[in-house]
Amino acid sequence: MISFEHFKMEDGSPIYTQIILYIKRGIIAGTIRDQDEIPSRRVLSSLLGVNPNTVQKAYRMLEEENLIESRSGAKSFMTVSQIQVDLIRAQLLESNARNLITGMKQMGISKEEAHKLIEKLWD
Amino acid sequence: MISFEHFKMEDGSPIYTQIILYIKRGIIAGTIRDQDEIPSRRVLSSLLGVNPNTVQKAYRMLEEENLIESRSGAKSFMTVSQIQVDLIRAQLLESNARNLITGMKQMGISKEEAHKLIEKLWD
Amino acid sequence: MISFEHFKMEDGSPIYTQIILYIKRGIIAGTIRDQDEIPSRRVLSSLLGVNPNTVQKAYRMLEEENLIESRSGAKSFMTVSQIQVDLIRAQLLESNARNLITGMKQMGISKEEAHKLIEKLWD
Amino acid sequence: MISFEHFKMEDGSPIYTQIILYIKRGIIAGTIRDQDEIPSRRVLSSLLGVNPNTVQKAYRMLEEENLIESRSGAKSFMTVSQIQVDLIRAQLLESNARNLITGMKQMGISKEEAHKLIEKLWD
DNA sequence: GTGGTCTAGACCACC
DNA sequence: GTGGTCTAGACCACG
Repeated sequence: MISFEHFKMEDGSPIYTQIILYIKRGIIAGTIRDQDEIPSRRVLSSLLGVNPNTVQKAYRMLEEENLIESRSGAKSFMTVSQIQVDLIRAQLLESNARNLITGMKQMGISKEEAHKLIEKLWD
Repeated sequence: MISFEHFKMEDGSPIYTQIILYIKRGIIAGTIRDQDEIPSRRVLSSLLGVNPNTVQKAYRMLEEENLIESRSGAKSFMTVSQIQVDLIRAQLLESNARNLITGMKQMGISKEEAHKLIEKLWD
Repeated sequence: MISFEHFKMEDGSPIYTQIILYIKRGIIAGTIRDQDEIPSRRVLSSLLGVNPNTVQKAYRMLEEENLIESRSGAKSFMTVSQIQVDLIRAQLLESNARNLITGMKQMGISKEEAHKLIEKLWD
Repeated sequence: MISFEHFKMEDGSPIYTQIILYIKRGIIAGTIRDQDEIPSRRVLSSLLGVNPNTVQKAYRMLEEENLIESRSGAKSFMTVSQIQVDLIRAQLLESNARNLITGMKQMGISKEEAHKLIEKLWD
């Protein structure tokens, strides 16, 4: 059963995308693996204090990406191939870094300053 | 008159926030300065191809932050004190870097890998 | 659900300010309380015969004063602390009385005459 | 020549209405009388620091109420009959008092409290 | 159904 | 021409 203990809701971005992102990042980190069971919509929605529809939407979109599979009964599982991991990893890493880079550039911050800033704020 | 030549619309976030962010980043970069004239909502809206109200919303929110001064019938100007610049700079830099850091951490990426990635993608 | 049955539109001042003022006065009067549900913009706009956007503007400004809490898709509620009540009460009472006083003074009306006039017109 | 030394611009209501109101209150107070000369648009606009058009608009509306008369040359004069004074007095006094009363009532303030408040704030 | 955003365009007060 | 307000109504994300 995959865990949501490190999940923290932010506002600004929709909750369902936050759920999707949390799961994808877990996949990349290796904390969420192929065949892991995922909590039911009801369980997760009460755990996160959000509407069941919100969870359902996140799950549906992950299903459409073939990252979740519903099997007999109510249980659902992750279905993650190595190819998918690599793809998601590449996508997320790049988009994450690009966000920083374009922002820093628009603010006139040099690469060196950016490195320093990360060094300072990283834990 | 402040320039919007480098403004690029993305989707995902509201247009008015993109305008606000563009201006704030310009302030930090030093390309937008105190007492600079800002384009009228008509001018900017036609320039960006958006509705005048969208521009107005961005301007009004900047006015609420005391970054813009506008009077009915007259041109509008930036009113940016050094204190504001410093504050905005700190806020934007930190949030920008934090986004990267928390994302990378959740993905199990080490600080060193993050630095490498930025090095690779910068430029 | 807070009621707008006593709301009367005047002209001269923007509708959205009239809505704001009506709600603030209701807070002071105690007829609008913390956690009261507020009508949706659709409901109120059709009730008052104004555009939904006009209602939304009033609501948004009240939200910026932390008097309303709203989340997308959910109902909105008043969030009124006693401190806020006291503050608004002081502000509105004083401005209301000052308007009369400065007007009367400019017209050369004495305090006693003003009292008499109010006595005559009250009810 | 009628004096504008006690004129104070507020924001919230249009400037031209403030000018009109100032003159009407002066009429009631007796400080502005029939046949008094009024400053030219140019003079008053520079005195108040507003646009000549704004002054012109105020004057035009007062002319439409037959309170101002343009005579030979550029000079204009007040033309105020006792009937007009009485009418304006009644209108302004009542509207001024009614504003306070309806406001106070909506805030759940009793007549006695209103009297006390005026007593406290009057000079 | 609810709020958030956006378009398209109008009128007004003011400069 | 400029900002402030408003109408009329649309689409979307969300619950």
